Amino acid sequence: MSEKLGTEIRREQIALAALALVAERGLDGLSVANVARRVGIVPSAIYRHYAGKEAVIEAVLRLVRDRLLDNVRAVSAEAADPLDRLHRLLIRHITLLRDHQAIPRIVFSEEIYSGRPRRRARMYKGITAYLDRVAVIVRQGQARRAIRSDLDPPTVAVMFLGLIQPASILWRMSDGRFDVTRHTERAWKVFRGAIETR
Amino acid sequence: MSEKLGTEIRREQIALAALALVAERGLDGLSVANVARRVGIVPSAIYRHYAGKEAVIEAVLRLVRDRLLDNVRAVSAEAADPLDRLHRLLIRHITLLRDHQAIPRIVFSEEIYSGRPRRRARMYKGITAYLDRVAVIVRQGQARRAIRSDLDPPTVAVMFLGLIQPASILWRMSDGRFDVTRHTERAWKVFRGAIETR
DNA sequence: TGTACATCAGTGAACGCGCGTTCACTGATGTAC
DNA sequence: TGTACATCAGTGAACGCGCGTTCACTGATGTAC
Repeated sequence: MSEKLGTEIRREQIALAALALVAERGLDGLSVANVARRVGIVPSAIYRHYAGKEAVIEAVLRLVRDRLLDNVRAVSAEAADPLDRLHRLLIRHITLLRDHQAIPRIVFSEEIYSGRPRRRARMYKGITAYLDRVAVIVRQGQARRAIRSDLDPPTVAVMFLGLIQPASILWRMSDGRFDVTRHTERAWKVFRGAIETR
Repeated sequence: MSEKLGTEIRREQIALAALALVAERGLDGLSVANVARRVGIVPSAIYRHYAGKEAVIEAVLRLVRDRLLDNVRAVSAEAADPLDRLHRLLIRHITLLRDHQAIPRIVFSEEIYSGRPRRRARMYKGITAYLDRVAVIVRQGQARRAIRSDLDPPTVAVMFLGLIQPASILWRMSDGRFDVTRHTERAWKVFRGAIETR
């Protein structure tokens, strides 16, 4: 028998193991058996702590959303200048992608969309929360006359996401050969030139 | 017994049925049994025409790649001005996404990356071929002094992809509520302003 | 400090299910005579 | 035009596999006395 631990500890262990599994092998690799093996317990023991696989996935999505939002909080604490904040957020986002492949794997995964609508709605809510905060930074920049006032903040926020996403996909597809950092730096310069006041 | 047809006809029927299934239900919905049902034959009959599921997936990837490259060919025939070509390509790309959800579903799908490396390499080759052709249009624009000469064409090509991808994901996540066309038009204006000569 | 007991995390066998694939067969189709 | 035959697309039963989930159980842990 494996060591007997409290359910709060196990719940966290299970969520982290699931996140790591998704990072390494994709949502496809996220089976109850795999999570259990990683935690060091038997598959059926998962059901002592979660109602089922769906509940484990929800826990993983919560972790992903929290990490994205933590990044926004962090850059707001680090810098006051809106353009600087965006640049820092970009760098953090890329670091997050490199360290935790789980994030793109989840955001882009089939299972999120073809599965239960509740799951998709949950993820959409997380992404829009993130975009909303980026839009807030854009508005701050407009108020300070650092960002062009004729631009639509939500559009800029989605474009900001567009600086990262294709690069992240190409990185994964190319097995790391595509240089995300170099691309993102170049793209950031073009993007910055497009949004800052002349 | 189902009607007996030549293998060239069946091969095409099977590939198209597989593409449609991916479009509707994602790569998850692509099972040998589902494809067979759609074509109107029995699962084991698929093996008369393809070596296995892997070969069917390869056929689907070929179809997707061809449709992307056809778009580039089409806009090059329609317009001479490079910026106009890019704008038309953008519109066509969005139309392709709306009509054939299979494309984003395949490009973003887990199975492509977590599965066999050969599959991933094939898709990467298709995407880079597309990006290369976009870069060629960018260079044409630079030669005509319509696009800023200090920009790196491959970077611009990836950024071009970035105009579409996040929007397409948000569209799917939001169940169609996110207005892709409106966003893309606005983003295009910002993008165009960033790359065209002042 | 020592004992009896309740709690509940972990176990392992079992389930039904859909999957990709195989294989001996069937019988419709097209060709050769 | 009619018949015999070869070809080969389609069939259906069977396989092993991993999946998520259930359930009666076991036994370690912490508490009450």
